[in-house]
Amino acid sequence: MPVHTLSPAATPSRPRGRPRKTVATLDDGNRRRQLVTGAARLFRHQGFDATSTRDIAAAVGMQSGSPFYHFKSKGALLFAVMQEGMGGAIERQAKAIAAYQSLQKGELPEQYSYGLLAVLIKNHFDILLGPGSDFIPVMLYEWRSINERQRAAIAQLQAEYEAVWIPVLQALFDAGLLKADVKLARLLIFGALNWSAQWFDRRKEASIDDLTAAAMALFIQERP
Amino acid sequence: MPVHTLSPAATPSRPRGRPRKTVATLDDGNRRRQLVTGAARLFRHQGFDATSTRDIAAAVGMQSGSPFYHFKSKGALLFAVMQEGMGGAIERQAKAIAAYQSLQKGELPEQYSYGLLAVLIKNHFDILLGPGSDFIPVMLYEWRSINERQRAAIAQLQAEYEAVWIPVLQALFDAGLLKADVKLARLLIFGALNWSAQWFDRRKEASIDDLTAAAMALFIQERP
DNA sequence: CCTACCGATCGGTAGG
DNA sequence: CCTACCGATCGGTAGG
Repeated sequence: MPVHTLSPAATPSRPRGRPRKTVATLDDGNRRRQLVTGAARLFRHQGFDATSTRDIAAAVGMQSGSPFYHFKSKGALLFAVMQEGMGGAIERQAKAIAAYQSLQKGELPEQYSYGLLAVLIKNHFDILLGPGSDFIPVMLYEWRSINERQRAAIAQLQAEYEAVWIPVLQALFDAGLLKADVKLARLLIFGALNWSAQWFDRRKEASIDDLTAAAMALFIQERP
Repeated sequence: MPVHTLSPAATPSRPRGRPRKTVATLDDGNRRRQLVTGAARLFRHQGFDATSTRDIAAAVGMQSGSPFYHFKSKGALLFAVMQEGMGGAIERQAKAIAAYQSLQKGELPEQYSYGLLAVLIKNHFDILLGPGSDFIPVMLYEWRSINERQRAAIAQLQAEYEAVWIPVLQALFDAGLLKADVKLARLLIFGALNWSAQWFDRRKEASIDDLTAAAMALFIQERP
C-alpha cells in the first residue's frame, strides 16, 4: 500500500457526461505534473520561501491564481514534490537492486555486499545529481517548510528507502570491511552523499562514477 | 589582516565630547552582538526567509525598525552571522591545532597525522553541534540568501578553514591510511560531518566523542 | 483555468 | 533607538 502514489490521484468527483469547455480538465494529470516539476526546479534553485506561487504559475504558463485549482496551498505543492521524489527514489532503488541481483553468480557474501553497496551509492548519486534531480534535493533542504503530519509521511518513505542499506552495512561490518558503528556509519555516509548536492557540478571534472569510486574507497578500504 | 574581525568594527564617526542622551550608543557593541546572536538562532531554526526583521527585533527587545540602526539590511545581518561564525571557527581550529601540537612527543608521522585529523574532526563537530552552534549551520544552509560579493568573502574564509585539512589528508593518503582521491575525500568527509547538523540531537545517545570515533573509524580503518 | 481582488506581512525609511 | 508609516509582494479566494 504505497503512500507515495506517483499517479495524479484518483480524481474524486469528475463531471459525468461529455466534458464541455473543460479542455483544461482533460489533461489535468499533465498540468499537475508540470506544476510539480516546475515547482521542484524553482524550489531547488531559489528555496521554498523565495519562490512565489506566481513564479510557479509563470513557469508552466498559468495565471497567478491557477495553481490553486490543482493544489490547495503552496505547502501542498511542496509536499507533492517531496512525496513524488521519494516515491521515485524508492522505485529506482528497487530496480537497481533487482538488476544487480540478476547479474550475480555465486559470489562470496562479502563480495555480494560490497557490490550491492556500490550499486546503492551509485544509484543515490544518480537520483541526487543526475538529470531531473530536483525532487530529492528539495526534500533534503526544505524539511523545515512542511508541517508535522507531512514530515511524518516523508520520514516513513525515507525509512523505507534506508531500510535496504542497513543489512548491507551490517554484513560489511560483520565481515570486518566496515569498522565504524553501523548506525552512525549510515548517518555519516548519507551525509557524505547528500552533501554532494551542494558542490557537485555536472560540467566539472569528476563524474558520478568517480564519486562512487571515491566514496567506496573512503568507506570500505579493503576490497573483498 | 583578518577579514573576519569579531570586534564591533572601529566605529567610523562618533560624536566627540561627552555622550548626551545616547545611552544606547554606549553599549552599541553589545546590542549589535545581541542582534547577531539572536538572528543566528532564528535563522537556524526557521530559515532566513521565514524570519522577519520584526522577529529578530523582538528577540532582543527592540522595536521593529531598530535593527536597521545597526545593520543596513536584513541581508547584512545574515552576512554578519556567517562572517563572524567563520571567523570564530578559524580561531577555534587554530587553537585546537596548537594545543595538539604542544602535546606531541616524537611520534611517527602517520600517528601525528592520524591524531591531527581526529582533532580537526572533533573540533568541527564542536563548532557545528556544541553550545552556541548556530552560526555555522546558518552559513551552511543559507548560502543561497547572500549575494555574490558576500559569497566570495565567505568562500575565502572557508578556504582558509579547509586549507589545514588538505596536507593532513594528503599525508594519510601517502601513508596508505586513506584510499580515496584526496580532493573528493575531503568533500565527502565535510559532507558527512556537516550533515550531522541535520540529525544530531544533544540529548540523545551518541556524544560528540562517539561521533568523532565513528567518523575516524569510517574514513581511516587502519590505526597507525 | 482566468480575472479581479483582498488582507496580511514584510523590509525598510523619515524624523525625532 | 522609537514612532509612524509606505510601497511592494504574497498566498489565497470568489465567481465565472
